[in-house]
Amino acid sequence: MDKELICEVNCIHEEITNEVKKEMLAIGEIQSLSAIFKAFGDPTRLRILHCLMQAEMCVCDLCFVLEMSQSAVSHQLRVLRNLRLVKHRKEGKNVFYSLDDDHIFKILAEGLEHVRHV
Amino acid sequence: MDKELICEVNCIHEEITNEVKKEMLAIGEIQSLSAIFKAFGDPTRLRILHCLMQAEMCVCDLCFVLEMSQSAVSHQLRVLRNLRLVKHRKEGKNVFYSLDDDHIFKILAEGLEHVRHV
DNA sequence: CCTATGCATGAACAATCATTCAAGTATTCA
DNA sequence: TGAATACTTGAATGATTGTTCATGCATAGG
Repeated sequence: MDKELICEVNCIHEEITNEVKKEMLAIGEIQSLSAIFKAFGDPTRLRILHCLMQAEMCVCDLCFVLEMSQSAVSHQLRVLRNLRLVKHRKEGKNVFYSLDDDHIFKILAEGLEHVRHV
Repeated sequence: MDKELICEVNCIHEEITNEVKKEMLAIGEIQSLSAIFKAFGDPTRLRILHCLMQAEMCVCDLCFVLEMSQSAVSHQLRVLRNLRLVKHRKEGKNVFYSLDDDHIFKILAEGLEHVRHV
């Protein structure tokens, strides 16, 4: 970012901006948080997560329910896995996926609430 | 999507898949929801929203706090506005932005919780 | 062993998106 | 009324990302 181009404003409300600046999130926090929300921001992944809100499921079942190729499902599962949004468990030939923790559930549920009555 | 390419699985757990299929979200719901999360999924927008969690602020103040050009801030604010994640109020030459409703606050807060202790 | 099944992954392409530059509108103040 | 301020917006570009195709790996069953 080029500091020269940054708004050299006269209108700053100092009391507010000072307070807000104190609470600024660390770069790491911002990046983790945006990575998570970005993962939620894809229709396919969202549908996968919504399935997993209801039950632990194997990849095959997900393909069937979502009517998608297993490659596509698997790729998205990897993204979710890397971000620790889902966990997996191997049982014979199958791999079973479920939501990683309760925060994930709550964020999704809160989002659905918002969408449903606005 | 090409139905021919879709996993013709033998391993379906019918009890589970039937239940999950019943609860499937409508296309509209999925799209609204993913649009919202996608908006959260950008570091710049997230920083803007986090500022607005703390106080109503004018565009200039946001530029100052975030050290960004006012064009960039304004563009992101438009995205947030269109999705009704923030609302605005005009006062003289300034436009003041704030979070649109409490769900937005909760989703952000829940996300932060998740990031902070995992 | 050998084959079939369930799943993961690399590469490539198309589409989406954030940022910047430049210009435009609207309000205030002198 | 004219200039300055606060903000918006369109167009262009460069980067990121989702999906597909093709292949690879591991386990189960015969």
